Amino acid sequence: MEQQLISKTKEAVSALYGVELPTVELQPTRKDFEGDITIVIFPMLRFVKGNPEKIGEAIGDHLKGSVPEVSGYNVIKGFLNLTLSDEYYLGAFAKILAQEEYGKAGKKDKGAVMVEYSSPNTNKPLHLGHIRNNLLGYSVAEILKASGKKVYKTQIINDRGIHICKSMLAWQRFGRGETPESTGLKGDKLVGNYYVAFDKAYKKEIDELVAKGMSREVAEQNAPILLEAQEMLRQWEAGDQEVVSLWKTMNSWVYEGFEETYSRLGVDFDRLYYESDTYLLGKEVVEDGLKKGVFYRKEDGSVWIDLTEDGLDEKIVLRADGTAVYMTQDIGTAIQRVKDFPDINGMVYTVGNEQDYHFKVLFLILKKLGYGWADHLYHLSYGMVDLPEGKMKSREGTVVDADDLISDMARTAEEISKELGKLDGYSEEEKKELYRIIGLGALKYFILKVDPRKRILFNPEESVDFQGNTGPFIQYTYARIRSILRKADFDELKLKKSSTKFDVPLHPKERELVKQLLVFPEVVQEAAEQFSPALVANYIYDLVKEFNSFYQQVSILGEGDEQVRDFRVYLSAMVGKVIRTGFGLLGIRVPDRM
RNA sequence: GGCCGCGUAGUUCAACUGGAUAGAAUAUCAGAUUUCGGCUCUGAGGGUUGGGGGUUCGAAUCCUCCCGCGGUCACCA
Repeated sequence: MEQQLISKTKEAVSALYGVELPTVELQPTRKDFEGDITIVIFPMLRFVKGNPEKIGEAIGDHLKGSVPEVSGYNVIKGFLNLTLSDEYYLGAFAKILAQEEYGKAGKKDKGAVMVEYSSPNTNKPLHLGHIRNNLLGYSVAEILKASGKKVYKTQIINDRGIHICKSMLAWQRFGRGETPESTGLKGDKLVGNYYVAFDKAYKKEIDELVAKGMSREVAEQNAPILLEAQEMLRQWEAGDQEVVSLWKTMNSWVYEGFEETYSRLGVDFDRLYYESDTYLLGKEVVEDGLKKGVFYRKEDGSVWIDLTEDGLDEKIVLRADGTAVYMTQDIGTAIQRVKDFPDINGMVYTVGNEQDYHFKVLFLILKKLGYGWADHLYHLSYGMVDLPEGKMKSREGTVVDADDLISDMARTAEEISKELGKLDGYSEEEKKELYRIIGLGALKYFILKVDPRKRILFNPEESVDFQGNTGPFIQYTYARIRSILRKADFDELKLKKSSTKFDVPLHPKERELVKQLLVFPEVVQEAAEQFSPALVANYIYDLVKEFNSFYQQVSILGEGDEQVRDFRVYLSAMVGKVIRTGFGLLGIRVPDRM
């Protein structure tokens, strides 16, 4: 439709003024004006001399005559508002109905995209920050899929280094013999506790040394427990059997714990990468780059890259002792991934914005190394999540644990539902399941509806509200639609096979709804290009608002013409379907009834 | 200090990437309904888009200078 309008407009201008326009700007007409599609005349003034209103009139007249779907027009200032016919909307709606998976692109791109998210350390349980990370990454992966791309979901697990040795050491000292089974704790929690225990012991030792007259700085570097941890790391790197075996055991506890949290959150991965597997790979690449002259070696043996010409600094890529740094690993991991999945031609890294600089450098290095896919790397950078009580600080123990938060959300959902009497008449089991769906939906929606770059102030109470721009409100609307469909005895299969032709007078509200439905695929495409679930979330909310306003003014199942009733039921069904798909892209479940 | 990001109703967020009178929700206030000061409807107020300057038919959006908040400037990850 749009293409046709554009070419017809060009044709009109060419016929009327003898000028070829390079582009025509179309946009949906704003709510408070009459019309459906607006052509902006102003940009044409550079090519066509004259009064914008007159030009608009002339083009409008031409379009009305030559495009059957255009049923009317009006011109306000430099805006030509076109009104499309009811037949057009009814026809478009029938087409939507016939599509199996509306909103998802049928065509598939050749290449694949790898989306990395979560990527935790193995010494601490997941927290609220990881939740935002996971939700964003998962949702972006789903949106990319829907836009027609092949997607691999992955994470890099930081299982190597001094931090895990600290937990291991503390376990040996304070908890030898303890296991998740014996303590009844989730594995990640157990290991996290040892990490805290280590820190406590470490601080105590420092204080003791300081009391004996040592300076704090020296004490921090020479506390016996720290030296022991460093020794343990050396043993690990040397492949000491006992250390490696303990490392394996404790990591496996953590993985089990993480797995549980992921499954509660509803996220998953196609392929895992471990730093312990990939940290050596980057070193080869660096050696190679050294030969090519991308990097250079300093006198002490460390290897660097000079990015001052690109407006950045010099950056180290290999230590003087030849060991890998963070950057080395990331270079290696990226290359390994493309080796493993040769169809990858782009990657998305979901990592907090405190690492903006790191990724800028990483991408530039990969580009300088000459990898073609380096042009399609994207750092999905996001801001912190704050709570009303204040900032999260791991040092002060104010981190919000992911598992706790998920449980809390269900509990809040329970309290609010009870207060509102929303779920009376369900069995205990049904209720429990619903609280989970609502609580999690509230959490996810609240976080995803916000532009990733911005900081979030997360307010659990507010997010579970059944009113306003919240997950539960949308879930509730969905449940109501399902209820309407049940009462109408409507069957989803009917929708799939529908080749129904409608010929009913369109209520303005119905027009609005159909219009809204029509743009859904574009929204998905746009969200994929911008890596922004927020776009989808806000679209769904608008749709729901539109539906509610429709629902309020027109009775869907009420008396009246059977055709009209049918159309409204189909329309409601389609709205429900789009909500479900849209929420699916956000990883949010919708309940059948609530 | 250099670099990066952010700043929009009291609050939480939008604004189709330069378009029309900057929109929702929530909170507040006023009505309606009501055996609750609860729930549900209806309506209203609420904005110098942090500030100044610039670019053009047109700026929350682009350029520039200030102000504020955050991040980052490790042979940590």
